[in-house]
Amino acid sequence: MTRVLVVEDDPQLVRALVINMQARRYGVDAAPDGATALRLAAARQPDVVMLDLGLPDMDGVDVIRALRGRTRVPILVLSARQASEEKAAALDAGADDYITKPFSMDELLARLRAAVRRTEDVPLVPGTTLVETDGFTIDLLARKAVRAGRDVRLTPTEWHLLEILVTNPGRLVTQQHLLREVWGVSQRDRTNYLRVHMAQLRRKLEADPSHPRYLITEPGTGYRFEG
Amino acid sequence: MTRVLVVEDDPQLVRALVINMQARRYGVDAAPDGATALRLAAARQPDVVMLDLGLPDMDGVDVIRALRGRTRVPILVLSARQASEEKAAALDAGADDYITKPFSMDELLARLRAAVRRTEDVPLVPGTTLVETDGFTIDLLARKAVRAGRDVRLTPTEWHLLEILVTNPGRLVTQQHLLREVWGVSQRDRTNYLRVHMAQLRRKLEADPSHPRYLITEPGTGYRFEG
DNA sequence: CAAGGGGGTGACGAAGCTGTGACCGCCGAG
DNA sequence: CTCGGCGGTCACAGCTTCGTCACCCCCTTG
Repeated sequence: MTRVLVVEDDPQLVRALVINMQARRYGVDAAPDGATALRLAAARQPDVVMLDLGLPDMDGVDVIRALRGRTRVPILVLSARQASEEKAAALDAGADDYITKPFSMDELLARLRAAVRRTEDVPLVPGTTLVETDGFTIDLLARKAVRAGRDVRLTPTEWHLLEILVTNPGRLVTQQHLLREVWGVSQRDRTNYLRVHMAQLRRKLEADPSHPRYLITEPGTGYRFEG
Repeated sequence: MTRVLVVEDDPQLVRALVINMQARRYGVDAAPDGATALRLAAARQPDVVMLDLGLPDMDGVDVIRALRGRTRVPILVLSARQASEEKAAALDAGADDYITKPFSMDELLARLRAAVRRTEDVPLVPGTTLVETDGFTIDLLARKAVRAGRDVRLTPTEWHLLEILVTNPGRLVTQQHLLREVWGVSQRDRTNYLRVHMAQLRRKLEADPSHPRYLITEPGTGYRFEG
């Protein structure tokens, strides 16, 4: 069943959406504000987020950024604002679609189907929970890193970075991708974040941090984990 | 460079789109009707298709279906029709977005960026990810080159060049095409870029760089990868 | 309130990448 | 044969990017 998270503060509209989507066999959660939305997004792992930009507690674009910092779930924005700058800001923050109110339920559902269809095409990589190298061991499930028999403490940012690299063994991961996944930014001019935190990771995991064996730099493009 | 195929029969609108997109460094092809669009989509392998539903020769939804039969390239529909049934039909046929005329250029470009961004994360071509020769192996997905068991380090420019040649095995790729793709220039007087970087590629990949076996020069016209 | 950790910022030397021009060899035309 | 066009090779300078460090702010904790 496809799970949808509806983020909307107008209870009447929520009701209409929930009824229509449940009738089409979607599983629906609803959040009336940004804080609840972020919590529910983490807890329920929805397949799509439907987000009203006019929330009582947070700016809608900030909600998009916060979501994009953690997940790639499709985000459909609902908004009464028609200005093209608003649309561009939301889309560039990471939204997948922007629908202006009032909208027809048919159109909304069609756009929802289109968003879901896109993610279905992408087969998820079957997850191995344990990643071992000669130098260290990463347990993705337990969220634990061990090096030379000792537990290594990793900060949330470090872990997030490492997780992405390690789940794509041997593959080059672009700077852009890492920035979007970990920091939710799409700007190319923040690669210093990457440099600093990659250095930190190497210091904690590599035997010789200045000559890394597992966390490899690909100049100008990104990083790569070699298993 | 991101390649966009514009399918639109109104020459004035085509002109406006082409100017705006070229200014933002997109590579643009244009087709005035459905038949041309399908031909160009096959020939040029665009990264995005921008499709007007009101074409002189075919129904727009049929064009979407025909495209979807061959490729998963993002399709942005432009249309003067506002009816939600039209939108639902186009989206369900496989379109990724539906924009009603008149639209603002800002919004269009933002939706274009959103569509392109989605595909960047998901490297397509799941089938032909590995290119092998007697001398070396190229893994397009992992972005990795191996020769004689050793990883070969390629710079972004070298990789870009190689990728284009390797994805057109046996085919001649013109100097103009390579220059446009890698450097975004259309001048023919910059072939020295090609010479230098092709030499570099041969040095890294060929057993005997001065007598290349895989990266072949076609004097006066371009280069060719022989598999 | 102080201490400490996490994370962003800016500076700086080092390393890597890329365009440029000089030079050479090849080859066909005159 | 000479010449000119084309392509390959090389060294180098300028720029960009990288790793590292010191420093700051902010938040949490006690």
